[in-house]
Amino acid sequence: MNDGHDRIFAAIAAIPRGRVASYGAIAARAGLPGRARLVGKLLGEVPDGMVLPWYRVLRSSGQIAFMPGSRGFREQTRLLKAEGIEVKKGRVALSRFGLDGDLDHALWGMP
DNA sequence: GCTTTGACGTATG
DNA sequence: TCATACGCCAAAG
Repeated sequence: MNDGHDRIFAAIAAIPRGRVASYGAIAARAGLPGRARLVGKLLGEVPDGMVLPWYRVLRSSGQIAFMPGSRGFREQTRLLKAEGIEVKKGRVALSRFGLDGDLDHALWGMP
């Protein structure tokens, strides 16, 4: 087992319903600042049976990480909309659904 | 142990 | 807003 991985998974699982977070934010929350790419890598290797709100993870720009039109892209878009998150051209307005505001600590449970 | 790979991020024009 | 360039670094082979 790997602590870093577990913390990343935990950080993703901690994203509140109806909100989103960037890869970088997840990494930072997991105590691995600057390891955004590691987060993406792990999400591509999630063990079978493990359930995670992976679709709540976006790029820092709010853009969905998958190639537009791809399976993952459509799937993620669908799941986000199902939670009431607005998706325009494969992007989400982080200013409205992101965790970068003052609500961070409250929602993430951080001081 | 060296090289390639990435569901990334920031800077720049 | 879009595109391109470069930095980053753990994991996989």
